[in-house]
Amino acid sequence: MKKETARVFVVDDDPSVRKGLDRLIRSGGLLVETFASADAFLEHPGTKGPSCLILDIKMPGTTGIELQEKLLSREDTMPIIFISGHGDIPLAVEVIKKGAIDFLSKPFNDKDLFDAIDEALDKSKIIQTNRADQDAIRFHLDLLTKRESEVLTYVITGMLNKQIAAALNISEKTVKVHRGRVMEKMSVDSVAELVRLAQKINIKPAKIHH
Amino acid sequence: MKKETARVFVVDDDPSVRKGLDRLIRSGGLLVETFASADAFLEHPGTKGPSCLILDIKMPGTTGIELQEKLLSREDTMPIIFISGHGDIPLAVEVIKKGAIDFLSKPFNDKDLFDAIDEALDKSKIIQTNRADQDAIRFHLDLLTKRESEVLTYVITGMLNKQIAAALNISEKTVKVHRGRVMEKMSVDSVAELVRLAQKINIKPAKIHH
DNA sequence: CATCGCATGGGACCAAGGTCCAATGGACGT
DNA sequence: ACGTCCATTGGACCTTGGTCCCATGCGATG
Repeated sequence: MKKETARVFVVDDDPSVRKGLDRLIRSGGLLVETFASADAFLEHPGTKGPSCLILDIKMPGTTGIELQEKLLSREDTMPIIFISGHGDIPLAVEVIKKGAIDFLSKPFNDKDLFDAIDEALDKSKIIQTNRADQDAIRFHLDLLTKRESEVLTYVITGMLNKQIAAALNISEKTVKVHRGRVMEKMSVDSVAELVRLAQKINIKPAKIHH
Repeated sequence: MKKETARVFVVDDDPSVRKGLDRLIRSGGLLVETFASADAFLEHPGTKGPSCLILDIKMPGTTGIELQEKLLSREDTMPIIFISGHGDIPLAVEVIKKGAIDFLSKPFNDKDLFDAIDEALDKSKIIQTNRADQDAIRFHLDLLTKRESEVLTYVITGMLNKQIAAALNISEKTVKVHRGRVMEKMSVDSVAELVRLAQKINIKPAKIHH
């Protein structure tokens, strides 16, 4: 696969901070894009390779905290490094608990920033890999019909075909057909693989009737 | 099951802080035990019900940070609420990233403390449930012989008996015997359940030879 | 050395999974 | 109304899984 250069986004309302961070991070061999506001960043299209966001807490308009919330709610999982002018422990605790990588108080030294960026980009790679895996699974999952999905939830409980048939009030024969299509459409050839796929995208097994 | 009363441990070198927290938390209907040092706490035997630890950062001898490290390394997952005299953001960030529930600066108000305790005890319950599940699985796992464990790792990849036989250079018949014993000893009656158990205790599937 | 646990398998047999081919009927859209 | 997708089912047939009983050989332990 092609190696994508990592990309760092900077959101800060202070032009001098943007300029300083841009030069500093560029000197570390990374691509940088700066934004003067959270809203400007939100309009920016998603990126492909590993990336992270350096975000000022306090800004006019949408604050850094609010931007984090918005990204979380839109399931954008870009790792965030917060920077702030005045230290505020409860705030730091809050954002870290919501998944931020670090919370740096200005002025911070370059090493702390680069350490945080390294960690953020590592995390970004992991997230993107997981995301790609899940997308692939969901793609296959979308090929299933309603009934097939239903049968899937029973199959991953380990129920026998005859038990599934009884639960759905259909013949065992029909279950076999659905089951076969599920295996084919999901591109697996064992129940074990199917169970693992289902776990990765959090498909809950149907309730069991022993 | 019997409902255990939640238990809160307090570790602080300042007697007046211990006394104050003890009275305060008791008034909330919780059991409290206080310790004057990290080492004293470490000698304390484990507890059964949900519990959490309120821990002073700065103490003579073993510090709160060090205690957190020790608990992590001994896989004790009791949720920790840190309290500290002087705010230190990097420190707060560090302990939160290591899993602490909160980081409160003295003086803190009672509500913040009780909120943190509630969250910590909720987390404790979840951890203990997971731990109990895993212990039960490991108990069964310990019943397996070397060979049976080996077969297990192949079974959960979804390999056919004949493929497993080829991989282990034994007859398909023998694989069936081992496999049967695995299912019996693990108390499952389907590969799907077996795969789920294996995931919960992080058993990696054997490499696949299609 | 006798016993026990473990790994190894053969024979026989049945249950369950999986796959052909073929068919019917309902729902939905063009 | 016609075609398409979907759910449903049967028959035939083969492969796999699972379970009896039985047997051998090896290493550890008493």
